[in-house]
Amino acid sequence: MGRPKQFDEEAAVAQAMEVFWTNGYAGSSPAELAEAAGIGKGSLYHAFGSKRELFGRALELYDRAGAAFAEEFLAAPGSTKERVRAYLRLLVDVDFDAPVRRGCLAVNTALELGGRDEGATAAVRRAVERSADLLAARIERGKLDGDVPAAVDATEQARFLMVTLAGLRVTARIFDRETVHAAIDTAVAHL
Amino acid sequence: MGRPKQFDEEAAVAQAMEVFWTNGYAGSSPAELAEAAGIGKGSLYHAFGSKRELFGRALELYDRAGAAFAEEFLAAPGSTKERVRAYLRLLVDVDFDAPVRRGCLAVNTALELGGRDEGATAAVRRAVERSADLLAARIERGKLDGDVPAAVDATEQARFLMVTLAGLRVTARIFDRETVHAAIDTAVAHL
DNA sequence: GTAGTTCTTGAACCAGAGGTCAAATACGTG
DNA sequence: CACGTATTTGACCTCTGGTTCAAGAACTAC
Repeated sequence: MGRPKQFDEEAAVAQAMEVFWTNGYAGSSPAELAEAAGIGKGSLYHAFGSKRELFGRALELYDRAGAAFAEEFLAAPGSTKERVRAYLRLLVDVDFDAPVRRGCLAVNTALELGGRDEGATAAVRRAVERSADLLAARIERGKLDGDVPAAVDATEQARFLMVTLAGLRVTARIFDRETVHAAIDTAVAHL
Repeated sequence: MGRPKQFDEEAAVAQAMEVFWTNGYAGSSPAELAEAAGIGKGSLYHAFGSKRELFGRALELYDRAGAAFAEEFLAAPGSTKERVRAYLRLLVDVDFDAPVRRGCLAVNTALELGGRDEGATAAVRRAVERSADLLAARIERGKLDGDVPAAVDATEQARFLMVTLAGLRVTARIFDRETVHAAIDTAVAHL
């Protein structure tokens, strides 16, 4: 039945994610997206319907991949404070080491589409909540490990860390690595 | 000499600032900018040269106005913690009360142009540093007032507050007022 | 009034955006 | 092999963006 798909849809979404991440939603043209995926514009529209829907898929992928990574990274050996500090540093360092500073797709999207596009807003909110939950779980574990004072409100701290993380991503776009690292140290000192 | 200007240049910049603030740099068309300023497109180009130059003027105005406001607000009576908390709350509340959530022009610009446009990046950096200096000065005063422990590093805390503020601006785009207020309380608790 | 200068304006320009479509292509089935 | 179906493609369409420009309008100096 019918001609078989000549490309992997998930791979195309992954490529699209890179483009959106680098250039933003409005800044990514169908032509670029199609070229990055190695297919024609027509195929892209046939497979995904619209640029907006493709973006939705890209956001979803970003969320899943990010959460999987965070879960694994936070579980590695070390104290809570050490792990959280390493996590924050890694995220900004990846950006500093990259050829082009693109920040975080979720943060970028929050600013570009937050409040204007209901679906995108909700998707970003879900992604942030998911990461906050992972951090909260890690802090709770820290309490069991005797790492973190029992009086600490894990959820509150986790949410605040997500706010801080967003701020770090923004700051990393305009300041240098040392400045951002210093801010991270201040942030985790409070834990 | 020649026909007199029929509009106030500074007022036009102020209107442009509003448009850029609401729609972003790329999202603001010359047509919109001209209409907001109440002049023709040609006049706009005659007076400002290009969209980019007009944006530079708008950023400059935003910086000046923001710094003037912060200076006055932080100097009002109250403890350091109270004033800083009120400052952060005011900034996000203005956004929540506005018909459309537009965040902070400096943060928006950091994300949209940071790393891509050298001039814009530097302008935002200057604006952030200026605000950080005002906060640091307020914290130093707090030390004199006996408000803030003498051991606190005012510069470090001020920089961290700016990171937090950026994060709050991002968060305010996707979460509700209560969530953001809670984050502010967590932030100032550390002071 | 004429000249010279500066400002204003809408029309016009080109490039690129987002999206559609008819034709061509590759499969399974009878 | 003919046929129905699903996919691919680049040409094509319309709309808007950022910018330029020629013409006119308002002023000063002579």
